[in-house]
Amino acid sequence: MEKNIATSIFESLSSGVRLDVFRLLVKKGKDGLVAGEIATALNVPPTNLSFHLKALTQTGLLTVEQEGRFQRYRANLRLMLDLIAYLTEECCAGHPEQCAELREASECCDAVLPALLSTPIKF
Amino acid sequence: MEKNIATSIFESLSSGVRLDVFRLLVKKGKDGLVAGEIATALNVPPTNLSFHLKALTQTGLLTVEQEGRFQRYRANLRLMLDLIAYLTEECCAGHPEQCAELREASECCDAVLPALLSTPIKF
DNA sequence: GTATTATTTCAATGATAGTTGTACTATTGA
DNA sequence: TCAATAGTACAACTATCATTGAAATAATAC
Repeated sequence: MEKNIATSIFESLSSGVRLDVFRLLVKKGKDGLVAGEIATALNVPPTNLSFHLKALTQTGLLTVEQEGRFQRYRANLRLMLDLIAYLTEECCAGHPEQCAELREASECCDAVLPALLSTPIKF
Repeated sequence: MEKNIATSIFESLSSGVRLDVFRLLVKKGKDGLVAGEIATALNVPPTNLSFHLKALTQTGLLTVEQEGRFQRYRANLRLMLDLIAYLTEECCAGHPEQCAELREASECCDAVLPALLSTPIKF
């Protein structure tokens, strides 16, 4: 993952409205929600919501599909996993024993995602 | 995790400098680095780096410890795991079969962190 | 075609973040 | 005590983001 993509994703989620939208769509899974349902659920004016949906879609955190006059949005969980992998690249400089100590110091945990990601995650 | 804490963390990582700092310290593990070493490694002016280190420390992503006249910074990996758990809370409304379909649609992956987190992560 | 609904685009405003230089504090060593 | 070093705090400037209302686009229903 490129750095500017990662920062865009973080910036996307640094707004309370956008964080609420993403988490709501994570809960909804493959069904997703249309824009109006999101606006109702979160009590955000449509104009403002549209602004935030655009930001989330541009970073790739959401996908959008037209359904008649509705726009259906869904969360892109794969991108989130890629982001996690990027963040933890070369964790502890490849010394697992250091990871164990760091885990103790910062209450860090063993990683168990490696098989699922192109880049292993090693806490 | 509270929403405003989560947004603060994302905002922390939405800057290229801060993202570089965090990833560098993840690599360094428990040893961490003192401020001057970070400045040298990333080629950031001390004044500017101090600004970003303060932001990262205030959100809890970094810990800081005084060593004589040096300030040693370390990454807090546990907080990152808590954040991931928060993001994926109630994923797919508790219907694993939906998660599977969403995984297919967005190239999402099976989750394997549950035992390590207070809140299960279920993609 | 006309009206209605869903959503977005645009423009204007106020608020907030990033960078830099200068000045300051604190620790070390002579 | 005095000088040197590590790092931070502050102020000023620029740039960018969030919010809102009004207008525009696009699809459906009558």
